Amino acid sequence: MSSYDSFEDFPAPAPRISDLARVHGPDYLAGLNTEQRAAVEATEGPVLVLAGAGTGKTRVLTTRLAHILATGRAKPWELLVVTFTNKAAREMRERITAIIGPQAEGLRWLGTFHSVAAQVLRRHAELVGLKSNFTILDTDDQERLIKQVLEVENVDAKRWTPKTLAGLIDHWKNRGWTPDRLPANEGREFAAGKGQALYRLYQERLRVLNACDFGDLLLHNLTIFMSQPEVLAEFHRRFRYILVDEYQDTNVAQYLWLRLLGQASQNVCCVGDDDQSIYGWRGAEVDNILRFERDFPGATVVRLERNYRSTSHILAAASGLISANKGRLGKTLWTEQNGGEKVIVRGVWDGEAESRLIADEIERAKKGSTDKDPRKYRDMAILVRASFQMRAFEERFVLLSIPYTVVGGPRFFERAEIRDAHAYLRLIQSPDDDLAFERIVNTPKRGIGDTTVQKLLQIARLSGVPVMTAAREVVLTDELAARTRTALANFIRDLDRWRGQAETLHHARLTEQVLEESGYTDALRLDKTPTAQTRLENLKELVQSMGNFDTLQAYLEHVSLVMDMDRGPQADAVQIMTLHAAKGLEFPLVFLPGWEEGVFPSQRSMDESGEKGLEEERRLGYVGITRAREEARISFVANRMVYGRWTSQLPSRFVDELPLANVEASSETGYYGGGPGMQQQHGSSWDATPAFGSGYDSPGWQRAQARGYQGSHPGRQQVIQGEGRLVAESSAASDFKRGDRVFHQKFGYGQVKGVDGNKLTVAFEKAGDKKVIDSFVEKG
DNA sequence: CACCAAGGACTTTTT
DNA sequence: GTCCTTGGTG
Repeated sequence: MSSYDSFEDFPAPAPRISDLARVHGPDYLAGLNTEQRAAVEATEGPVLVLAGAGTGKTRVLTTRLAHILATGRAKPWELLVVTFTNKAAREMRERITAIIGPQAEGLRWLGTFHSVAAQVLRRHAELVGLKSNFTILDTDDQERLIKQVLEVENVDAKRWTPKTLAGLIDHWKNRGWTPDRLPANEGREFAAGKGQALYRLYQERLRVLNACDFGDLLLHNLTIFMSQPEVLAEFHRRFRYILVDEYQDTNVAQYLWLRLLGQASQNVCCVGDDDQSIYGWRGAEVDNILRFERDFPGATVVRLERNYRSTSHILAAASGLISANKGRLGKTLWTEQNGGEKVIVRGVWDGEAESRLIADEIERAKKGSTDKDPRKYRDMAILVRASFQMRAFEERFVLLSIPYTVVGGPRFFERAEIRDAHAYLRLIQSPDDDLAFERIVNTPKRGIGDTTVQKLLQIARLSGVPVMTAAREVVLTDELAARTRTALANFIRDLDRWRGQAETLHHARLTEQVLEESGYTDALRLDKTPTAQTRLENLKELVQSMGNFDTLQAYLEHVSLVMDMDRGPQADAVQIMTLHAAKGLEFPLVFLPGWEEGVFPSQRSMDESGEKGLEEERRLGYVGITRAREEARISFVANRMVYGRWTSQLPSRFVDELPLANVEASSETGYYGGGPGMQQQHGSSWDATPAFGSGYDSPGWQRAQARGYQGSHPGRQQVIQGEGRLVAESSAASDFKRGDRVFHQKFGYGQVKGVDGNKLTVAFEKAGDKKVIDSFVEKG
């Protein structure tokens, strides 16, 4: 009992019902629709809230919390509130604070699954053979550790890669399987049946290092809850209400965790949307949400079906697409925003044409027109299936000076230089951190090579001591060459000195000093590449961000669980991101390029997960379309460069599944598109496409054409070209004026004599007379 | 031990 | 096409 005292050690006073009622009254319920209100007020027993896209899910969650608190059903620290991402947790906390005020600080158990599980584990680490100050390894550390295990076991690490095993182990942990609970047939195919043994060895190594990986946080919780009923009972008393966001994304381990914690009170409220489950590839089980009513008998099920985000055409297009999925709980979303534009779909010639088209439309939307208000760049987003699709857009935007930001990408704390700096700090804090030692013993290069490191590792392993200890002993012998020995001794001496200073020096200052004295920053300064420049800046940013934490320990704890950092205020820029990254966001105008078989739906998804994979891809499409408030534009190409190879593409089956009543072909399609009659262009970048038109005769393209998605004008486009290379491009004939020198694919150079709508009158030097043209004009 | 060339991989992404 | 790892050579 006493070990839980500190649970109540929250900074804010407990909210008093009277205060809440006085300050907020019944106000917080105002403005909710009937269903939302039902979800908020169902405070007894299990509740499943099926919240369709844009139906006010977060609002319901936060209001429900406020309601439970305001009606005195629980104290803030008696609520368990779990989300998947730090961002979601942060947002939730902010929004609750807005309703209930500073008492929200008492919400001690609001966080991600992993951060809450880490808190639980710190209390009871000894029950699974860890100390409460265990370190949390990220995927990088994890893979290096697995690599070592493979080496020790003489497994051919080329045939059986650490990555593969890491993936397997992760999969097992997601399913709640410890080495002991692993089904006999699992891991058979890895390293001639050694999978299970390797898993066991890896867990053993983790325990010795007093470390755990992300999967362990939950898995150890499960082990504790299942083997120690009195510990579980404590948490049953603790958590009177449980709230779960994005329930459709929970994996088996998380599901078991929730069920164990919720079985006593039954006050489990899960919010989610089975149609937006897009993380199956990392262990999410849509099944969890599909069978909620069986798991929690007597559950109240509330469907939020009124969408406040999108127009009816957008909603209907998305609903039509998702209706092709089987095994849904089923919802009928509706909106009062009738009309609006239909979803525009079109087929274009290749990836270049696609980015050209979208960039042009962005420029046009930015400018506005007589019937449309100008849009801000930030109100437009391009949502792609895979990041390789982003490059075409970036190149185009750079060319046209359209501001853009790529959302996602490699994250701050995962960058090599940041991880290096952390490794120094970790090693200063705990000399036994072997993984940190290995990472930086020769970073920057100080003459301690692979051979030496391997030797140290071997000695450490043989005598069962940390590598640092082994190194200390080795420098006293003559086992190493004199030069190596000196380098290693200096390294150890430096670390000891920094460790001594750590007690008095602020950790931000210490970091600065370590980076300087280790030669790390010097090495970067000598490197004149732009990358090195960025890295130096990142390190500066790191030192700055450390100032927000009281102790080094607090800082390190933060970065291991919170792998993101608040980016500064968003500039006005077009947002480019993957469909996955777009979840939870919305934009007035959304572009959905690359709807081609194999790209989207992704071939790999279908190969690896068959029908299930295809359905998840379809949900991804649903998520994509429902991000749009006012306009959604889907496109697909005939030819696409993938990893340096030209491939001919077929329109995605999802294109066929869109309800015709809610989609239309763009009136300008022909401007960019290549119809079946398109001719091969010489002297342009098109020369490089060997796959000319091959897809056009296919049933897929014929269906697309029948739906009107293909341009009726065969292959018109306008290009500005210089030195044989594409340097810029015009979007319309109106970009030309009388007197401009132009180049035409067929007629050569000429001068513009007149502009009329989309037609130019040009006097060509070679042809010797004036021609009216509407295509293939390039500024010369 | 450091450097360079060749070979292979390469969805999605959180914690 | 690009990035990263690995293997060979100086």
